[in-house]
Amino acid sequence: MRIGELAATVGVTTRAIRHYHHLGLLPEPERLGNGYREYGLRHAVELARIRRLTELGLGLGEVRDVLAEDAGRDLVEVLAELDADLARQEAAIHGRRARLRELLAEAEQGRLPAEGPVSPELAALFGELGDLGRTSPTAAKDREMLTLIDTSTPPELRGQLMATLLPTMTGPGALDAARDVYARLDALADAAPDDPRVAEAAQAVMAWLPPELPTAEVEENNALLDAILGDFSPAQAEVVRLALRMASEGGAR
Amino acid sequence: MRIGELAATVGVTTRAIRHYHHLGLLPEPERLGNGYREYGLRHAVELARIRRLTELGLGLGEVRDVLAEDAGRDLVEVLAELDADLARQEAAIHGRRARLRELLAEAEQGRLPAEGPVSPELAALFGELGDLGRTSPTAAKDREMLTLIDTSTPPELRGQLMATLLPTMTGPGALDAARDVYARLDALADAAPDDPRVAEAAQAVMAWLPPELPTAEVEENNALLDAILGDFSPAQAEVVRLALRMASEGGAR
DNA sequence: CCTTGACCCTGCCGTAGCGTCAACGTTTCT
DNA sequence: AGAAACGTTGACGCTACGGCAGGGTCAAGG
Repeated sequence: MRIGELAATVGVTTRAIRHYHHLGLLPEPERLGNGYREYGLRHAVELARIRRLTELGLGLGEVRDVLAEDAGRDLVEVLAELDADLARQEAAIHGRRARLRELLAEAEQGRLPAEGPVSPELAALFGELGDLGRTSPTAAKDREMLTLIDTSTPPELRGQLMATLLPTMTGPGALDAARDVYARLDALADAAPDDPRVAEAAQAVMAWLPPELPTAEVEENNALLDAILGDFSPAQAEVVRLALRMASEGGAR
Repeated sequence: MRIGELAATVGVTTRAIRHYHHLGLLPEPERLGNGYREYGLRHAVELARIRRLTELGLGLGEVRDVLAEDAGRDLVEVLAELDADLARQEAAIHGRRARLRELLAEAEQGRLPAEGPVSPELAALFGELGDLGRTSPTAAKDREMLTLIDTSTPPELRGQLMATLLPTMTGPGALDAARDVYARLDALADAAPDDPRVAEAAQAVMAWLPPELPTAEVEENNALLDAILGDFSPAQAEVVRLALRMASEGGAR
């Protein structure tokens, strides 16, 4: 038998057969005078065995191990291990499909945030805010920052994060408070850092911040904070700096 | 922010960030005088967006497509496609796990064939044969050939194959008939091709062959047949040749 | 001043399981 | 005799990065 015939007999490609030769999974047969490989029945049988194992999901390295140890003892071990691995994969895929169905349902109702898909918790919060993000530039930026925080918070801490944020965003009158704060900051987009409205705005922002916000921690994460401040105009950055300092120095409401 | 800080903020490795730069997914930021990349808030936000998409299971190419088209319209399309793909994968894994459980149950009872795992149908047939494969070399070879045929037969044809084979292997007196045929062939291992027992054995083999066997087709598959014959001793090969010719020329029982 | 440690840079190799050329020789059909 | 269909080796491509080599940069401490 030549390689193409063997391939057709077992149902694989010639490329796969040569690959198995290369890995030492399948012994190289004799060569004819013209250099062609000449296969016998034993090669077909061994190749079929390799195929059955790979179709179960074994990697070629595991196949080699199983074939090397002449007993089937090790095979059971490998199969059990493989089953555990497949169980993990199946669970992971199942979880992702659940997430996908959520997102597709949201999209059906046009509730998909422009920032891309976010966690269900944050999506709910954004729902409360309505179209505030489409009228105020500062509000849009705040949404982006919330999205960033949301993404980098591991799922098991998300509940805690939302517990901190929700009262500020959805309590009674919260929407008006947010609108006020955003409007004050919007107004300072082109102002100088010593504008008198800066101090007033800082006061409003501080009062609006969630009381449980770990301000000290925020101030220590210099790199991220600098990036955030650098993204604001000078006067706006000054407002945020002042508000944070006041909050951490005593939180006087 | 430098690259390590950005990585820690969003929860990825620096290597991944550089990879995204290389693929053009994330724009390269300004460089400091020393060549270090200097990131801003927008980079963190974009990186977080990329992460959320990859965590859903999108490939980086799909992420690029979604980010390129500024609307979310295409995202829904991609998500639906992805869900279909994941559904296929989940089904495939589920099927393989079912196979694995079957095999592990068989192994539990020590019923795993030495030839490695085979289809449930063939495993059942082997069960009927008992330890015939461990006493007769020809029987062992026959088992190997059955395994080969089994592997290269697509699952939807397996029922048909077994319908052809089962009467021969498990009908009344079938075990004795098989034992007789195998013994005749074993006896010819070192015989000359003109041994008088060859003709007798050929007669017995022909009568034993499944009546529905497509002998013409078998004789046409020269390559495999040659390999099979080459694996027998000359006298045994002659028996098989004769039996096949008789069967195809009229099937006189 | 020098060292140490913690960063940063570019660039290349490795991963699993083959698919897909390339560039060339052999067999087989017409 | 020419073309189609086969065979040979060798090398690159794909995913989403990890890991390493071989360097440069920067702050703190002896």
